[in-house]
Amino acid sequence: MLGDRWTLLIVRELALGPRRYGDLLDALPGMGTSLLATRLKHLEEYSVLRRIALPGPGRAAAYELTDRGESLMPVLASLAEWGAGLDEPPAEFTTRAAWGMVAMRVTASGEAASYDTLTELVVDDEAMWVRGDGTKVRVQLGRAPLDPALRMACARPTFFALARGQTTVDEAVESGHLSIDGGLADARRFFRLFHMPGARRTDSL
Amino acid sequence: MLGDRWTLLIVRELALGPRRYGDLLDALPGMGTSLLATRLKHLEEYSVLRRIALPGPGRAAAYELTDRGESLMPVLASLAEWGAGLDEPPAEFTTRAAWGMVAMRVTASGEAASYDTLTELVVDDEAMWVRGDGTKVRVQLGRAPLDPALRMACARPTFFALARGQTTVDEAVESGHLSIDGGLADARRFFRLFHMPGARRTDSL
DNA sequence: CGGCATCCATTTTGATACTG
DNA sequence: CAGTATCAAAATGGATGCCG
Repeated sequence: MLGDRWTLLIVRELALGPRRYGDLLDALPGMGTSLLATRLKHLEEYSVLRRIALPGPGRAAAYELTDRGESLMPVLASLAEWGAGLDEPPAEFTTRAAWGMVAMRVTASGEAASYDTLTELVVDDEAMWVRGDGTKVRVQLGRAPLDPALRMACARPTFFALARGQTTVDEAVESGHLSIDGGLADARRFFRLFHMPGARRTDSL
Repeated sequence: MLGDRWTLLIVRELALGPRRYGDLLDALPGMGTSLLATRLKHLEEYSVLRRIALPGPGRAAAYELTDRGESLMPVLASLAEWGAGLDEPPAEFTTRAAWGMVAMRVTASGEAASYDTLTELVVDDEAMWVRGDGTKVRVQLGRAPLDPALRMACARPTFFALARGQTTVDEAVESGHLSIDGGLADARRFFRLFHMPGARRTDSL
């Protein structure tokens, strides 16, 4: 059910909220459009995801994880944990900030649910926003729906250094790598609650 | 590194100890022999497995998980857990007892390491043996190397019913589905310490 | 023989054109 | 923009060959 090529990658993309067909195509470079249609159909048959009508004008179609699909988060978590433990950086592989965010989300402790500051994070050209509702965390791709209480922007290496705990928020701000619009304390808290698993590398920034 | 077809299936096979090339081919029906060689080479490059010379006469070659490969057990565990949670039995998929044993191993609690009874389990034509050494459990395919203190034999449905906790050892023995050579208490302990994750189905035996 | 490399007929896939 | 149709290129399964 999950072993076919692309399948878990689609699940990973949907881990940060619903996505439209075209978005998925963009997020999965190299994947053919007809193959995406096939995989989506299979995953829908298996009740891993469902088609939904996006709210707002146009009622655009999108795909969203079902509960069964959400229950795959531990799978993504264990894979993220394994990948984070590799000593050698996978140079030949690309790394997107959103993937790091997925890793942060799926391995975040329950305590992260208490992070109720609407936070927007822009890494290069990738925007994400995060907010806990007390019960669970919501992490989503795109700009924050409302005016965020905390807004951070940085480049990808800085994001990963922060996510892996190799740099502190204070250091990153001082060096000018991280710009913060909002409370510094919230920013510190964000990277304390959400962090990538098993980071071990000591690459320089 | 892991997403290519067959890759995680190879890891699963090696989860129950070293296997030789031909054994892997038999365990992976449908996989071409040249493709197996390719995958093994890649996994060796990535230090997920290594070639070893099997002890004994002939010093036959075999493949064994490295520490990095062993650290993939949580990935197998999360996948097993997910699969076990499916309501609908995957009728179109085959299920081997060894795969159930992998699920039992990877999700067993640390307490299972204290299971120091050399136990042989024969399910249809698949033999496996288990023993904890106090620190960790060893689960391996094949006949037990020494005379086991506990020997159990049953058919696949019985094994899965026991593994999922839908049947008790006592019931299975009484109904003649499970034969035990050794201590009944050990058998009960075995299925208490090792059990499949999140079993929910209530199929009849 | 077991452990692979080679070769080839199919199947799967990626890229692109196309349609509602 | 969402998805289908099409086609060439790549991956694969199976048979076969090689080699210690």
